[in-house]
Amino acid sequence: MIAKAATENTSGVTDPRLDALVTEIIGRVADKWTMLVLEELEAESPLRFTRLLERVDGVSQKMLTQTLRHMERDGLLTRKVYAVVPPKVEYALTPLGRGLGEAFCGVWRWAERHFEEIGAARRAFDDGRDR
Amino acid sequence: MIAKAATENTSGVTDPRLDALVTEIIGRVADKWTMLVLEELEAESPLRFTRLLERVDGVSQKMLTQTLRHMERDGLLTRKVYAVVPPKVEYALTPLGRGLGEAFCGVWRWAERHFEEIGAARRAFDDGRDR
DNA sequence: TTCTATACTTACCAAAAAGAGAGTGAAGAT
DNA sequence: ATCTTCACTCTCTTTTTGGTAAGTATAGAA
Repeated sequence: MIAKAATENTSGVTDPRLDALVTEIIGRVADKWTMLVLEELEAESPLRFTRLLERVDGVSQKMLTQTLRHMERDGLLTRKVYAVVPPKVEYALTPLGRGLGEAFCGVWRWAERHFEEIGAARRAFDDGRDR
Repeated sequence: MIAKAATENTSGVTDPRLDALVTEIIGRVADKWTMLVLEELEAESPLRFTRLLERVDGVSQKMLTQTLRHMERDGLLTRKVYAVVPPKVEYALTPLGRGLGEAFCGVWRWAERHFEEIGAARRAFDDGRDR
């Protein structure tokens, strides 16, 4: 097994707690809005709340706030509040966040390289279903 | 921007349709059960339905069936039905599925390398919230 | 004849996630 | 005096998700 290999200790047994933790982190981090916010902040950083709202296509205020809070909590980005009126808040990636962006790059590129293949597979599957 | 770079054409503009498609594929593929099934099939392939049910911790029959169907439709795995009684069905990764597993490997390793950092960030964040 | 094994499908229900929309607060412009 | 801006927060409703449990089909064992 490729993915799991790195969690194995010398006896070849994976630690279920580490496994669960990593799975939890991946589950958290591999979500739609997190990925899209990550992408926008990789392109330009820092960005203000409203800028992100405009750029992350389809995100609601609520989901953006929630996503940003989670990412802040996980140390993926920093939130800088300026004590001005109207309020101004800037979000910027941390090195940790940038690292995640790079790791995701592999999946992104896989999807780019294979989306035609996936499309074909889907058409073939749906075709077979009908008949 | 790192991740998005590969979708840019010569004018430096990303195609929104390709973007949306890739985002959709990633959203589909980056789900908890898909990742865990991928992992089990990377470790051993082919596997029967009941084997997977036992190995993928916490998955229900319904979710496993659903996940396997989605993955089959996307061309990530093959489903081989034997005309015997009681039924026998074997699932195996396709090269496409194996490629995805490898791509995810980067994220998996990122999570492994940084889970302590994330834990520390969370504790710091939660600490600040209380006071 | 009844039981078991296998790989599902279907129906129902509860819980969780997400969307919509209104409300907030205070400085500065009109 | 009213309006606008920004970054939310809060409530209400709808949608989606996922779990549970029952049903199905059939060959061979007991």
